[in-house]
Amino acid sequence: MSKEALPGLSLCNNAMLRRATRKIGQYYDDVLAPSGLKATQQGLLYQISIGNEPAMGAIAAALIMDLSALGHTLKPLIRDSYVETFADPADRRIKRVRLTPQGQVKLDEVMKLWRVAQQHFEEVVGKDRAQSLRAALEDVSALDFDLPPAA
Amino acid sequence: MSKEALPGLSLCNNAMLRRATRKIGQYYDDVLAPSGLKATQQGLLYQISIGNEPAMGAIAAALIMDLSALGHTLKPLIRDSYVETFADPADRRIKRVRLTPQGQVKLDEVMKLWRVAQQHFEEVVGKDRAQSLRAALEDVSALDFDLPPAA
DNA sequence: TTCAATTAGTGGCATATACCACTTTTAATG
DNA sequence: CATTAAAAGTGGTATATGCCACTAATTGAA
Repeated sequence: MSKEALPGLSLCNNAMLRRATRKIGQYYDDVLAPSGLKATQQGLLYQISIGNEPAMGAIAAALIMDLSALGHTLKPLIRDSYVETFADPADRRIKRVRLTPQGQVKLDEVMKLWRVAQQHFEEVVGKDRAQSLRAALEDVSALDFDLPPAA
Repeated sequence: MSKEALPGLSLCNNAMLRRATRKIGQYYDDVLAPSGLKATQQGLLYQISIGNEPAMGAIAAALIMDLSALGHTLKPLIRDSYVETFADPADRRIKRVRLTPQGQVKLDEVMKLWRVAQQHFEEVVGKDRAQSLRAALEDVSALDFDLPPAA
């Protein structure tokens, strides 16, 4: 009873999202840990692998991530030779990204762990609940939040 | 058609969560920007304000956040004199946290903006959809993901 | 009471992520 | 064609977060 006298943060969409991301992120990170990659890096490598030598801007857009943030996040992966970049010959403003052979090997390795994490997650959460959660997240991610006038 | 030849990341619960968090986080941050606080800081100030001079560990647990991460996150708020800490007299291992008077004023200010952000969010997403999204996030955050055996 | 756990935080290090100012290229326009 | 505007990244700075090793304080057991 002493708890919940005040609304708490469970009403804030953003706070709940962050909290869940910390929780789930720790879980996926734990399972992927043997690979030496974080879940964010696994996701980034995968995103690169399914693109056709994607431009940085394209990756950032797909991940709804700031372009400069992507640049920073890419650095450890370049340093560890999992990823390399090159200027687009047709437009030298554009920098394209691809996996190195080692990066492909590492991705294969980490995806095995990802499948374990993913499957166990769906066992615990339930396949349907996980599915509808992802759908809801996809939906809100696609929405257009214009700045409210009163702000 | 060229798209979606491969599953993409829309199947990964963690990736979708992160992506949505970036998107929504940017929106809330934008609306709260006039206060000079990020949405994470607003959430933290609020969490402190509804507690009874909560211990750091209690805050970290409520936010499902690493204790040391909380310590780091608290630093700018202490530096700006919105928050202060003191040792629990009964157990000097425990450090308690409270808002300063300025912190209370700043919280009142940022909560006005938060209400604007929250309301507009619910207009765009729909009150019911937002509600069920938060409930789903609450649910997964409460689950216990033991490390899967194959990992 | 003494000494081995356990608990609560800290500090260092690394990644994640954003914003801003700036540079380089390209595109657009008169 | 010269100038201006727009597009794509980079680097710096700051917050967000996590892990690990370490310290201090308390608890528990011999």
